[in-house]
Amino acid sequence: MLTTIQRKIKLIKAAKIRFAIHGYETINDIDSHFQPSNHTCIMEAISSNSPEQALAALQCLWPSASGVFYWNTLIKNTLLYAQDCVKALHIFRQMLRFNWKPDGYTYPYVFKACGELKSFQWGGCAHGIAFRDGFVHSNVFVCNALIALYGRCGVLDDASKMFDEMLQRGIYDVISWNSIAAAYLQSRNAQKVLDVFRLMTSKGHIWLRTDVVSLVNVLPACASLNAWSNGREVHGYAVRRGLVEDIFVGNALLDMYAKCGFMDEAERMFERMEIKDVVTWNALVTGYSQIGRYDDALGLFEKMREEKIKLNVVSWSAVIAGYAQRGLGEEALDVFRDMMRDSNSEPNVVTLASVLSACAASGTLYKGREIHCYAIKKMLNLDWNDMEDDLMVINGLIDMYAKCESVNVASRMFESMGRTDGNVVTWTVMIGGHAQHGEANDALGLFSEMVSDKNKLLVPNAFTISCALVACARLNALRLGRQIHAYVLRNRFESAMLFVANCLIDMYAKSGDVHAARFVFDSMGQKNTISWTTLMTGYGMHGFGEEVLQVFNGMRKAGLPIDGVTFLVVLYACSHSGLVDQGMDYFNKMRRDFGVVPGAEHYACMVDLLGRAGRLKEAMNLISMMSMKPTAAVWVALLGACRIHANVELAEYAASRLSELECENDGTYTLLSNIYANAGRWKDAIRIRFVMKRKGIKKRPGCSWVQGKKETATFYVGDRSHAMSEKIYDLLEDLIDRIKVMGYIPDTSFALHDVDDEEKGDLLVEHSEKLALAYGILTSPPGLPIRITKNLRVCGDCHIAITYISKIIEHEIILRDSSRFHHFKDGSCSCKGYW
DNA sequence: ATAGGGTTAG
Repeated sequence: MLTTIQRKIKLIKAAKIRFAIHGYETINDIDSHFQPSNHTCIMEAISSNSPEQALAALQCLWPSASGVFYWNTLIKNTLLYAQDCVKALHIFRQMLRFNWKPDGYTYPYVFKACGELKSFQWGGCAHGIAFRDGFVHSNVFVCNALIALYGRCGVLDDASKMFDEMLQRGIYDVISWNSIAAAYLQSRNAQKVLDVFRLMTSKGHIWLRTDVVSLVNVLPACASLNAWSNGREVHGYAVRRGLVEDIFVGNALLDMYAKCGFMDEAERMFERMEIKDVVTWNALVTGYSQIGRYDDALGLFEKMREEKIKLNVVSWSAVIAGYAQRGLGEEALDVFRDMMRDSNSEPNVVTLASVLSACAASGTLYKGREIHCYAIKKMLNLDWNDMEDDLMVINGLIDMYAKCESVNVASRMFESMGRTDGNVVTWTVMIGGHAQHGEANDALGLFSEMVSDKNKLLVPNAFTISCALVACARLNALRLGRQIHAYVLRNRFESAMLFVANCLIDMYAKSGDVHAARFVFDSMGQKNTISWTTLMTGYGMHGFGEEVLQVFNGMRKAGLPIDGVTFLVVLYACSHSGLVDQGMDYFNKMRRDFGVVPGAEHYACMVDLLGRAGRLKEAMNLISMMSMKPTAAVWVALLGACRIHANVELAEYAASRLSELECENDGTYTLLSNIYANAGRWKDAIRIRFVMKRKGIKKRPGCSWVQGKKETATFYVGDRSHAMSEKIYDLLEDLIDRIKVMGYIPDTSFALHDVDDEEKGDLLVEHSEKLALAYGILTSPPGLPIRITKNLRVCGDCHIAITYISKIIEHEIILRDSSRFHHFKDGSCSCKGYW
């Protein structure tokens, strides 16, 4: 059975053909078929679920000015109700193909569709047609839509040009002003939004009736500039204009107060608002979350669930993100599970980004993979077509894989992307991934590729710089670190300067130049807890215990909060500087005077401190007093002390505790084996080595590197692969001969059973740190310090030999091993035996 | 037109 509309279509088609053949029927004749019942018919088709049918009907109509209304309605419905921008534009194209003339009502919808798609190309074409037909000069609606279009596409130049032309021609209304303000807001130019608002409310434009939308545009701008006083003014203005009852204005005000840190005001707004919606609740929840009042945020979220507020995707995502930012990945994943059970909200990019960050925080690789699959499905979806949104998820994935110990997967994703597909964040997460969980050299390679890109498509931001500095710190790459410092000074990083400066302190300290670290610290306008503790950690690594205690006092005087990490740093410094009594003192004070409860890691530090000083009994006492189960770190500290003080019995005890915890690794086995060897219990030593072999535990090979003229030179034990190998070995032999005369006796026990690694290369001469030193001497100008880094702890024989060598060469030797710094100068080492 | 998101330091 044919429906009415289908019959009509047939009729009209026939009429059209007759018109074409005989030429005697007029357009009006055909149009008359649609009046008035036909009109109802077509309207029905347009608002039905069958736009195809409506389209077919419209194509039969003869183009006429009155018929344009149908097209406009069809385009509008497709856009607003079906929310299908692509189809709306398709209909627009059909309209043009059939020779209809769009009017001043068509273009605003068309531009809106282009805007939603962020399609500058489509928008530009449509603009051209509108211009040709004269709408751009005369029609304020069309022009307003154009401003919004260019705003959405991020082409601010075109948007503001449009706006200026409108002002000049005198064709504008409040919507024009709101649109240009919205455009600035979308491009995150909050200052411009405030300027626009100020101008539109000024005396010169008194007849402009500022409306709700104007306020809702300006308030987020105040929030992002932290311009609370402007925000208050807008509040007053809203009250005077009677717009404050509007729920949008209320929500925007609440959000503004929360973002500016006025939580009291935000709460008052919340209570005063008689009608609340889910946005109202969400704004307050995130307000709490952003200033760290997580419990309040969560409490309010729970209340939302109790009060049966219909949660949306924003509510869920906000809570997931809040947990993830606190490092509580597991909790975030629980909330995500709840969300998946809620049929009202489906995850979007923001949710996925937050969940990925939760996976990264908790190392939940399997969940991350699940999200990866889900994201692929989503991205294949046609209405999920925003490139920037896709990139957000991809960045999250790369970061997640890197943090879940799958740097190679992360790297493969990154490499498969094409160098221009990613944005700054993509590069930053990859650089950070390599720097922290992979090969730090790869991080620096990417960084230099990024800054040397001639097209300057990607400019490093504060995050990128921080990641690069982390890589420098790991590699002891002082020269590159200094270059980055210079880069930082040339390019202001304003708001993020605190973060970057903290990274600089860390980089300088870890690269052996603790004075530069201090210089950065002293020249900082603003410091936080991290700045102070980073500097203290730096001093601690270099054995400057007294300085650490001074800085600690300065930190207290500055009124900064002292937490568990601060004390850990202090105790570590005391331990590496031999300040046993001071260390004990601080340990006792931390709970009593500062209310910081010592954790297992503090006990481990104390065991280390007492153990080094030979006070093993006290160390054992302390362990027995622990209120929690001793962790592996505690027993490792004890084991280390047993090696220094040759206590086999206690070492065996510590080792058996470690074995209970199943925390043995190459380091602990080697320690035990060396303790046995040192005591002459060779059989036991060999037994341990055998156990290692059976369990398949391999020693990491010792490896040292040193900064050459151009690049970093890396040496393994007995390494002869370097181009200068011959010269290196010759020099080393010569040096050893010379220091033997001075009294150096090679400690052969290290040749067989070296301190921390398998470097029992046949000759002590071949140890990696000695090779690195010889290379450093050959390549450094006289007088300049030689900076060596070793992945494990320095070997005892090497330590003695280098101490002697420092007497006869023109360089200070700065050696960083896995435990601390050794500054060798004029025949002595700064570690004074504490290592 | 208002609310949520990815990358950094002890």
